[in-house]
Amino acid sequence: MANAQKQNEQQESITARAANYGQWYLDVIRRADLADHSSVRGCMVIKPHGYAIWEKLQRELDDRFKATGHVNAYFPLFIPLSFLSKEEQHAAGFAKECAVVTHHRLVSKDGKVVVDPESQLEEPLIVRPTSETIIWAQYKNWIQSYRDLPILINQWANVVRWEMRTRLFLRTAEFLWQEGHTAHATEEEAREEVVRMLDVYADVAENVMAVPVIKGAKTPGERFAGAVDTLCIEGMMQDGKALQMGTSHYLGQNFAKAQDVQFLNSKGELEYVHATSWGVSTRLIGALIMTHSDDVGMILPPRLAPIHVVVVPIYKTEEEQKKTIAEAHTLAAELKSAGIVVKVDDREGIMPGAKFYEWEGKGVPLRIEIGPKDIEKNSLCLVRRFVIEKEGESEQDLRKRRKSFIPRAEGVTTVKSLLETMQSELLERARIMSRARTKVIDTLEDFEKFFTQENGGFAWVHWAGNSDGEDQMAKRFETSIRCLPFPDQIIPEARGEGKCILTGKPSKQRVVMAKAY
RNA sequence: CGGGGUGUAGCGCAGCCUGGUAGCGCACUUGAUUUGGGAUCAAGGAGUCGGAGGUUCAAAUCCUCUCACCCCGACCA
Repeated sequence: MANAQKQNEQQESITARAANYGQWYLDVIRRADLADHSSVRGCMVIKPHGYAIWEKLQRELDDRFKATGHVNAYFPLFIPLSFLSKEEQHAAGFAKECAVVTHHRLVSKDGKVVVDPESQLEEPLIVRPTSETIIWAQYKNWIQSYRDLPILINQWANVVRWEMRTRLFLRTAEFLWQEGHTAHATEEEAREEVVRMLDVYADVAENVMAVPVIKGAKTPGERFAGAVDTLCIEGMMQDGKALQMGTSHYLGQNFAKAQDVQFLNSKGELEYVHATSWGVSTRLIGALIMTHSDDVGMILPPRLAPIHVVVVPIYKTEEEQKKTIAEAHTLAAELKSAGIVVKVDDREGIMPGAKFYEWEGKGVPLRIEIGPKDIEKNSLCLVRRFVIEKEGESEQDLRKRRKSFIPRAEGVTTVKSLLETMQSELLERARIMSRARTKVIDTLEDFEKFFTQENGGFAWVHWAGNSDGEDQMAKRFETSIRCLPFPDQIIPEARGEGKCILTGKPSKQRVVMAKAY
């Protein structure tokens, strides 16, 4: 009775919080034990569980980078101010959010540690907000001939952007990421690289993270500072807002010209190098949380779950305890030898229900309960973290549907195939949610209704406006053009030509508009 | 940078209006009974109330200053 009551209270409070997405989001992070606010402004502590997910994501990305011919390297954290001055446009894009190192020594004064005014640096150092500048200063020395190209390098690093407002994972002052920086002899080759890496990101988003994305190009106003073209993948979070999950830039010859990086082509002529850069960050963990989580906590796609299966022994007597725990470890060993990561939760003095909630909150995809009855019947009780919800289904039915009993002998094969099923079902589940909030819209009235009276989401609208028009839309509806989707990304009902939603001018294709993080 | 809010035990909070020397829930420790969806009872440990100054016989409470964080906005490759 008391339990049921407590549970209800908790459920209610979380559901109430769901109205305020920020609170719900923080709650999931707390339950899943992913990260903490740090005492350092805008910075985040990534806790072991959160970091374990990031490591798996890193691995998936890194494997693909290697498979497409890239290698890893590392460049300095500090950028001399003068380096940035060479690339005005690029530098201006980051000017407002740079951490600057001006001194190199501390001294004790009146019992306090203060910056030694005597130690001022002749030239301030910028803590990298991104590494184009410092990397291209180096590439200059590496490139003389077309034979030195292409350079296909990736860096795993931290960067600092002094953002006005921060949110755990989604926008922190310091964050972890990878940044690819490549140099090519021709525009064609560079542009191919940009598309190739965007495809890698989309592949990881959908097939590893189970987050559906739209691939497209940014409008000039939304482009990376200094880029000729910015491609992106955009995901839809459960509140209908868009999240930019990765970008891939064609930088043209801008950086080569700024740093004077020329090479001799096969005809013996001097040419400027064509550049690309592409990156994804710990923001992806935020995307993962916001796309899949429910009121209980995190839901992890099996491919990113640090633990695939948790085994919970259930017992009354001491004898049963011994038996079920022994059986739990036997099963765990079998699963482990099949490459499945298993955790046996044999902690004493904690009720099974408490364990269930704890591991569900952390997002573990599968649970196996082992009790005396299961041993007797020679069967296993499998409980999935999620199933695709049916309309009008009660909590109770949902819970029932998540549970299944299988013969003990089929344990390993069933778990293996179930994990694969869940991986694809999670993507399908996210697709269903995203589709439900995607709408083709032709008038400003419907557009306004979609974002005020209805829940909002992705609006496919015809667009022939300019950046002034984008500003107007942003002011009026708090929406922005997330991307100009690639032709193969356009949903069937959004194909064809039409008239711009704002100006009424003829438009060749629709763009995706949404509120965004 | 503007608006709002919060700092009290590891976490979440009450107490502040109306000043009298700190409390609740969770967590933790010990013991007993429990264990198929968040256990119960009993006993216990833990806080210089964000910091500094002021008013007062007396400050978590009132006043001044300050710091930090959170939320909303502006900003956001």
